[in-house]
Amino acid sequence: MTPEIINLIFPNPLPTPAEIEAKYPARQLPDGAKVTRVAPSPTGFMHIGGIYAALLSERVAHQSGGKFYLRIEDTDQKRKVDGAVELISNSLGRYGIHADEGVDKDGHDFGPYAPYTQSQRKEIYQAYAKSLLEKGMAYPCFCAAEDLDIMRKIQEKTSVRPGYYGKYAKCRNLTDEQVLENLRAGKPFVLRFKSMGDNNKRLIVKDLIKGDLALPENDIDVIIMKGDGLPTYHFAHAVDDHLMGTTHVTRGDEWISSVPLHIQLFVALGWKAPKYAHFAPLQKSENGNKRKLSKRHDPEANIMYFWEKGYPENALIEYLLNLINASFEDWRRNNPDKNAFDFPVNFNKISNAAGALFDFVKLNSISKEVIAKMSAEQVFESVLKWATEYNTPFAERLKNNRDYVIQILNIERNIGKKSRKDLTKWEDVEGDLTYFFDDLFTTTKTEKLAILAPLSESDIRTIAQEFSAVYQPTEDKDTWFAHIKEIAEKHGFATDMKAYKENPTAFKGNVSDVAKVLRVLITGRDKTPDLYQIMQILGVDKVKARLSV
RNA sequence: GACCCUAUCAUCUAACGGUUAGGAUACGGCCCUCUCAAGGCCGGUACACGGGUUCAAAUCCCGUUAGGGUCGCCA
Repeated sequence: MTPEIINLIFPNPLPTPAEIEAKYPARQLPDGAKVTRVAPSPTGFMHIGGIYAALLSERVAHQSGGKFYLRIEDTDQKRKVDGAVELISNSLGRYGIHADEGVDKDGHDFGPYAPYTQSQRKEIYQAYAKSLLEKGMAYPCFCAAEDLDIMRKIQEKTSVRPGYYGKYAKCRNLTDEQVLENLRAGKPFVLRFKSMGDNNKRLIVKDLIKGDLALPENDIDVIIMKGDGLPTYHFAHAVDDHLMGTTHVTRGDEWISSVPLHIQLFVALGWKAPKYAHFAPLQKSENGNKRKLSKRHDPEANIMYFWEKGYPENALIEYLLNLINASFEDWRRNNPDKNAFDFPVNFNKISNAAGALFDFVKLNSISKEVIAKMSAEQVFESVLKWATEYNTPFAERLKNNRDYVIQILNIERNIGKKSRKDLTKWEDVEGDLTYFFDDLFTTTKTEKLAILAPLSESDIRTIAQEFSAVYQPTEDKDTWFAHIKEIAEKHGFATDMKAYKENPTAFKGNVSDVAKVLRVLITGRDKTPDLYQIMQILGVDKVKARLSV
């Protein structure tokens, strides 16, 4: 390329690569420190896979004493959405995934390698594109998108490998005169990388997760700079990850086939390529097949789904950690009280399988464990925070009944292994509270009698009245239960389960049927947590009122 | 179509040439028990298939099959 051509392509002054390198010197980090990044596109959609990737990268970096940063990949201006950066930043923050450098929720840069938003790095990419042009490793291409479509169709029809390479790379061999002519005519153009690769040769790439990969060399003259002057992903990846000192690139395995190209780019630019770690994306089971969790079809692909349902952030983190390294659950068993972020994530232990199915059953189980370990106060605060955003009337009720609700949440809580595990997400809480509030307690007498069938209404009334007469709110649990037993015995219910089981017809029922009468009258349900505690919290007046039928 | 990756219980996975193929979740049973949940104990279920190599294969090699991915001026 003649200087004249290059000046026509880049008429404005650009920094030289040397100037850029001087501005962004290499990092000074201890041996073994890894530098990773998460590099989402601001599309306004936060995929759960993005959290997975960020978590993995962040852990790997920080556990090695390195750096983790956030880069916004917005080179596709068409897909850019307002508020997307804020969403990304908030999402990461919510899960405790903190970047050392990058962009905050307002889009402000922080860190020595700023700007971290690709659209603001245009000059940098152009400077390197220009140097490639000067070295004869890139060239302008004037093929229109429609021409390329036609070419691709012909290639498909004739069963030729599609792409801009070899004899199909028409603009690769344009003479300087032809290029000048096109440029002077103002023809739109892109910049292509002049590939020296041979598709028949294999490149062995060491992937930290997948192991050795034998990939065909890249021989396609990919576009490195688009018509709008912004780089494509591939070129931006090479430039940014070099300048920002990324040592380990963790990304989805859909990028594997681009690795030869990327390595070529690093070589062409005279840089050392980072180490790659390609992980399989989260999958979804459908009709017996697995497929990638899809933004369009699967609500749970959107991280907001978990916010709406009220899954504790910790639960999701623990679940994802469990997918990253299955040894997490052993670690958790041995370290029940440690922060999940203390778990040592290990590249070598990442499954290299086809991709894990996102499993709600497992998530729920983990979530129950996480919530069971929290104090009633912590649960209350979390539920309140959730409700404030997703259920305002409920939030009001919580605020007005703080101590009362905490007492309720404290039933069978903090008793070690045997703690209640019936809450999987904050959304569940409201339904469990209904019978503690008179205005929400709407079970009718008919409904209660139906649950209690076949016991007669007069039997029910007798049991309720007799219990009501002896119930003392100050009594301890044993006394409380002794009352129930007395009533049971008096009316022909078994108090000894073994006796009842041996000869059920000799009794009207057993003591649990008597308790059930009280339970249903007081709560409208036949399944509740500890009735004694419920009565304690409800208070003697409410208890007796509900028992008077 | 070409190329790449992958293949162990229902699910996530352990195993790195020699194990009664282990764990967790889910499921079933029993115990405990005022119901439920929890907890305790017990249980069933897996090396995709076919060839090799080897004294020995889930593990190594080849093929088949199945699944996933890539082949854009999207990332």
